[in-house]
Amino acid sequence: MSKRDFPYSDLNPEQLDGVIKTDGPVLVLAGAGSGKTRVLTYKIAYLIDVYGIKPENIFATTFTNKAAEEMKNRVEKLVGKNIHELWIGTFHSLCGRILRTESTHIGLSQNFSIYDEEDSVRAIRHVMENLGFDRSRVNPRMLASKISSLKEKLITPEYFTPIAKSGFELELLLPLYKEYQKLLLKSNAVDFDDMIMYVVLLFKSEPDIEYKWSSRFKYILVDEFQDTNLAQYELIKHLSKVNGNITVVGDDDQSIYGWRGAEIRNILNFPIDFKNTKIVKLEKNYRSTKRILELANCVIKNNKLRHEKVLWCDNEVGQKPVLKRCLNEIDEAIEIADEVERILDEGIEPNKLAILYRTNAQSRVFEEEFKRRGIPYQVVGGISFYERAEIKDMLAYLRLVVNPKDDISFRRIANIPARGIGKSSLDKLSNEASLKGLSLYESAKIHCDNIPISASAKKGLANLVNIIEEAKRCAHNVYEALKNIVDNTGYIKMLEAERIAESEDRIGNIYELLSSAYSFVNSHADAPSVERYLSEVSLLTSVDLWEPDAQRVSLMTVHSAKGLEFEYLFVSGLEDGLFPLADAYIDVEKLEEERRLFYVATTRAKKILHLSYALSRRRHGEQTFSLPSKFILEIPKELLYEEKKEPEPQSEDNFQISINSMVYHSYFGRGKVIEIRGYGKNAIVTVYFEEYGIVKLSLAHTQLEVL
DNA sequence: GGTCTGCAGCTTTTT
DNA sequence: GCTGCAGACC
Repeated sequence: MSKRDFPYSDLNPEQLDGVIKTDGPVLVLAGAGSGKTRVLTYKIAYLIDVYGIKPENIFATTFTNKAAEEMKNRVEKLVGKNIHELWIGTFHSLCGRILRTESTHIGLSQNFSIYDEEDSVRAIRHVMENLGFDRSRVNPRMLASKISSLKEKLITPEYFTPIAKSGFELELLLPLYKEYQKLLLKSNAVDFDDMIMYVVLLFKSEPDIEYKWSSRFKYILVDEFQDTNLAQYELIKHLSKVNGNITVVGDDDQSIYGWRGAEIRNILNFPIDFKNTKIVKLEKNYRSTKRILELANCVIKNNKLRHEKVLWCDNEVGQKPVLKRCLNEIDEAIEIADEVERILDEGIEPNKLAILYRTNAQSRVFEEEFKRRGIPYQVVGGISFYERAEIKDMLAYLRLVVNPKDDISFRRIANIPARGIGKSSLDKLSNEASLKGLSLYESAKIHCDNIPISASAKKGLANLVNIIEEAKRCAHNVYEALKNIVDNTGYIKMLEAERIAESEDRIGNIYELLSSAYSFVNSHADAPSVERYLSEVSLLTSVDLWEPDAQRVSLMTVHSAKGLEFEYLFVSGLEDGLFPLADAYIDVEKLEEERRLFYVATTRAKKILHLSYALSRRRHGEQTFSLPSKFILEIPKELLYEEKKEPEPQSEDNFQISINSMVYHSYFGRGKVIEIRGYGKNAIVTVYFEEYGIVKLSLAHTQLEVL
């Protein structure tokens, strides 16, 4: 393709501007549905075709692997040939690639394991035990997330040492963080945050390596820039250092990952950090009807922290969005299922529909109702396939095959299925290992005879070593290796022997994993190794497992729905305390993030939008009462078609306390009610007191005056 | 060393 | 209401 053949006419003037402004820093502020993916794909195609840039010199980040795959396919269509060496993927997968080549500089070998959140919590538990910390007093999960947010800010243990302040940080967090990092390095493993942090630290400390990579990548493109954290931002700064050609695309109104360290300021400060930034604004929406867009605009304009902009469109006016007040969460599921059936009866394909909710736990009621009626559906996210215990066990075996230093994986499966290796044997093995400076697996393999453990435990260890060594022989083919492990461990026999309701499902999952490995072998015929399989599977996102073409209705959280669109969309559970979550009332920033989340939710709809809330809902097994979401009140009445069910008259006593009530307590003073659990005298209310912060009170034992 | 039971924490979102 | 863990018991 020459400059003349490029399909310029596929783009509107602003989009085209975003594409042809190739050099130097470019910030594309792209509203929802304004075609930002289009800008990115055309830009990559333009660079390759018109500028003659080699794909291997382009580095592009997307939010999911699926998005990367789609983008690559679209680029291939545009340029009319297959492209192989394009660097496109999530931050994690791209950093993983860099890390595999540079691993020795970090003290890792190239076959390192990647730990997910569960693995890292296990590792932290183990470290806590070694350090003699009381696990019942401090929650390992909480510590894991503290460590994670330090890493997001590139704060290593060394860097943290002089700045740790509180007793908690000095006596607990810091020593734990140090030991945790040691354990990971010893296990030849990284966690998600390490993958990015290590690459950035390497670039900082080794100018040669920084130069090598940043001269390689002539063009950097970043999608969903509003959701990058500090480490990711630093990464792209380093990568663009030599050539300086960097295009970031994002929408501050869609920044919804602040809780994960995303810095909305990255998008606000970009023109300051990168001199002479060209700014392109995409404000024309191609996705939604006028009415849907107007509704979304009315809510998001209540945010203070944002670039002022108004999305507009030429699309049809469309139908009025519907707001339904339901009695409870079951009623809500029934109402939505009714409407879904009505739509499907018109001959609409199920994959044009989606139900969104704020929390994963809400999916259950919908699943039950859809199952009962035989409506085909798929749940995206939640506990994903690859997080199931039996699957993670199998993956732990595979990891050991590739990485014999992986102690966390070893501990996980040492005695699953049971082979006589209990805690005391494991402790003795661990002693022997640290004495010899070996990993658990290595010392089981080499020094099994020297360890003072029972004959049966020795036999068990020998058996385990055998299983791994045999799988190692076919490590070039993940299917063969996995099949080997499944057969030799007797894992399925173990499940069969359990004879509990879920055993059958779990056996099914093992077979599903086998077939996934089988198709991996087929689709990666050149090198279907265990190593490659693991490096892909470890970095899958929940949306990666979604099948958009399957004829099923999609159920997912609003977070998962980012970047997607559906003709018919249901946004459910729009209640104060749920969406927005109760916590959001504590500070404005959190509330604004919830509002952006609402904006993301509603702008997923192309044609039809249904909003709903329930007057009461069971949460954590208790009935709660709530008011419609604050965001619903921000929508002008005339923009909605409302259907209200009258609440069943019930003995709510004199239940005059509700969410948002201002109350007075003789000790804590003035506060605002942010959550109510249970009802009447038995209710537990959560109050945000002006002076004391959050306090939970039982109405049975406390006097609260409603102001 | 393996199995059972009771209890704690949990449900905000995810790479 | 459920899950996963720790401790007790066999």
